[in-house]
Amino acid sequence: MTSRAEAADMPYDGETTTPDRLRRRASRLLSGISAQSDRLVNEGLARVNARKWHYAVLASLHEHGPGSQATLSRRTGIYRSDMVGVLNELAERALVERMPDPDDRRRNIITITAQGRRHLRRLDKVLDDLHDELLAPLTLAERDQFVRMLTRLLDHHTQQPPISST
Amino acid sequence: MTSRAEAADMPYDGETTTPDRLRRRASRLLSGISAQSDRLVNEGLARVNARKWHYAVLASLHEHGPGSQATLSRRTGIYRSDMVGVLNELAERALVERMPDPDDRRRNIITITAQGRRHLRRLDKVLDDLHDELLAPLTLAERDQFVRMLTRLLDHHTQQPPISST
DNA sequence: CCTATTTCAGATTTACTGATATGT
DNA sequence: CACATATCAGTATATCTGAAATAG
Repeated sequence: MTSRAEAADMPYDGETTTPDRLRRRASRLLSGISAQSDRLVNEGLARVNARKWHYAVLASLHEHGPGSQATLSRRTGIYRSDMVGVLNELAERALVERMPDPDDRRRNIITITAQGRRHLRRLDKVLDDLHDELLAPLTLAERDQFVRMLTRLLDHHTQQPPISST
Repeated sequence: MTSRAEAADMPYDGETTTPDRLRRRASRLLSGISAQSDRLVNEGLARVNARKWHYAVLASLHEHGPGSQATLSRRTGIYRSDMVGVLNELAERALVERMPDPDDRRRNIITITAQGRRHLRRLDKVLDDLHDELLAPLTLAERDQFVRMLTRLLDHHTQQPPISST
């Protein structure tokens, strides 16, 4: 059936077309795996009453220190407009503290609390496990390679391409 | 500032924590790149008046032959309920034909038309270019490796994990 | 005057659910 | 009666836009 080459059904015959191109398209693979990864992470974090943005904010505060909401927004990729809600949730749980910046009274300075640090440590463990699950089919060396490739790709696409003269 | 090691701010000190863990988390990298990839593909296809589901359906019809809407749904990953709309768009443009299955009158049989095949050929070229752009930072060998890893990951996560006895 | 920050209120998109009518 | 199919209507969520209030 599949091996029959009817002119009407196989217009690509003679061309060097990869079979299974649907399944091999990097864009499709990426969105599939990204979806799986999201599910995995969301469910895993939900089990400990957290969400991925919580982790992003706490990790950013831990690694780069306190900052305004706008700063955190840039560091984590959370929309400036959605930052409010995330910080409300974190502040409710006493994981961060929000206080006005005396130097610039438009700003709030967000700091991580001791409890926030404890929580972050826990989330890091949870995420380590989830990533083990996500990357299970790859050897440790491959995971490393994989992450490096992803990093190169993302770096390449996040520095804005120059605007053409037209 | 960042180099100061205050007990309060650096509770991870002494532990072997990778710095920059936010940027290295595969889940974050994946969702970032997947987003870029989606943007790229969506915009690229929009320029030729197509959408990614169009491509998925046409490619599936070309590679695996005609099928019912439910079959196509399974082959492409499009939700059964969303299939209708996609096929309406494709049928409007005369890229596919929808006819009742005489053997099972619940079904429609969808076939690709000559024009659909021409369109598919065009979309394939467009997508090849877009993927060149997407994977630009990687060598050809690396792209191959990358796609293979993605495939293994997706395969691993799409065969449903066995249900635990609890 | 123009720009930046926080916040709110809502548009848009996409995946997904549920129900119905029809047929096997 | 249990199940599959095509279709429609609607939920749920996440990304993203726009604008107001306040301040630099």
